[in-house]
Amino acid sequence: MARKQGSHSDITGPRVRDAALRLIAQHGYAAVSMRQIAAEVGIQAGALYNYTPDKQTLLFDLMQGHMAELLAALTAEGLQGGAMAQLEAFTRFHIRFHLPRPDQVFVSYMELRNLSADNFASVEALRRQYEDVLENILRAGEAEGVFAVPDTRVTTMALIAMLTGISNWYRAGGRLETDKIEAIYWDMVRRAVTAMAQIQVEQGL
Amino acid sequence: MARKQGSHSDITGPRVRDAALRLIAQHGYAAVSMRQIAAEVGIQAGALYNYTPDKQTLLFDLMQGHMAELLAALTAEGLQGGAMAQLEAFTRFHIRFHLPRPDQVFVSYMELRNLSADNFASVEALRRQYEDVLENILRAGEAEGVFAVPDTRVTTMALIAMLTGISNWYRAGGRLETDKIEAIYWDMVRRAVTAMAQIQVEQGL
DNA sequence: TTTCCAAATGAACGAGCGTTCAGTTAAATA
DNA sequence: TATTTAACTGAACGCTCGTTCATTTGGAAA
Repeated sequence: MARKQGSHSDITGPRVRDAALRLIAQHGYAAVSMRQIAAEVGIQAGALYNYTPDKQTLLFDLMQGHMAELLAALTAEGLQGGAMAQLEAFTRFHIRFHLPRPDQVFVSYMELRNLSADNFASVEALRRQYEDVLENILRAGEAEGVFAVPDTRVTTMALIAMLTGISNWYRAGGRLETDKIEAIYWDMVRRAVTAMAQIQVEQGL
Repeated sequence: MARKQGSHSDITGPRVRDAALRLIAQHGYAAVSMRQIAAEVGIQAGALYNYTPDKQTLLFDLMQGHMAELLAALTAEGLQGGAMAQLEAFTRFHIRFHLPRPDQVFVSYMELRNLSADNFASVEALRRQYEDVLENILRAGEAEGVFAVPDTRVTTMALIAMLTGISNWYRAGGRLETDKIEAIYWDMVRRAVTAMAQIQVEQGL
């Protein structure tokens, strides 16, 4: 028996990546075997090698793919307006993009150490690119006088950690809807970086 | 050859845990073998079983131990005063405790999924205990009127994620000293939760 | 209807895994 | 000094690992 009915590369390829993503998110890269992934897809382990040269590349493709999607979506967002408006757009974008992708987030933040040196460098460069967008918004806001942050880089990392941390507790269908979560986090982000004079303006003081 | 000079349970036991912690932090629980840990200590793999019944328990002891130390240290801190003072103390404590323990932090937050169901429940209970301390401070602050947070639980998770995220970029001997980091993060935490009327008071408005 | 070949199978490779245990060694005890 | 025993060795157990490859299958092209 080989090549079952309706079986094609176009179908099996994505199914391999989906199964790998789900299993790696659940158990971790090192703990998941190629045979487990194959079983999830319904094929033999050997057949996986029609879709990836090796296990390491499979992981890399998942992470690289996620970061590429993230950056493309951010670019498509086309942040406009003043720094405050851009920060709000960035914050809401980050939440909206990450909430429906818990497995990608998990894998992308937990499996970095399982990437080869070269692959790590590639993914890290993309991550840095994303962080830099936020950092540039913060710098612009300082120049405008609407933000007051003691250390732009540290604040960048703090905000991203805070936002990405949502994945630690958010469950689809839970107590809070996406809109509400966006509002809560945007409120915290805004207060954490806003210059006091700006708050006074907003409060009509 | 067996039992080398000066070799004792009191010495080897901690060395096993140290080696396991370092290796697991670096490569992940599933990717580290008992033979690697043993080699790091300078003994054979079989001798490890004088110090742990199995690999799973070794991981559990590391994580349980970390959380127990954390809670004991927090209790020793003896948070006092109003909610604002307590929040500052908690924030600074969290940073001071975690910064010198990057490996423990890494393992405790990354290897949860590799715990057995029972062990996970135990560690999770301790983590929840720690989170609840912060959550109670936030509630107290709301009662006092010094904090204004739209959702106490969400804010708790957001602040802890932000603070714990320091481990993602902090390197000992880096650009910033602990004191400076404490100050930066306390500033963000304070601004993120402080009621506006309170800010006005602080600003002398 | 025949040919072709992409997409599978399934067996095999050497290696490493967690764990056990009979035997060995040397520090502590008597 | 003789005895005891905690600490460790080294080999072995049955498995699973990632990966390779000759072979088989069946849908698509001729």
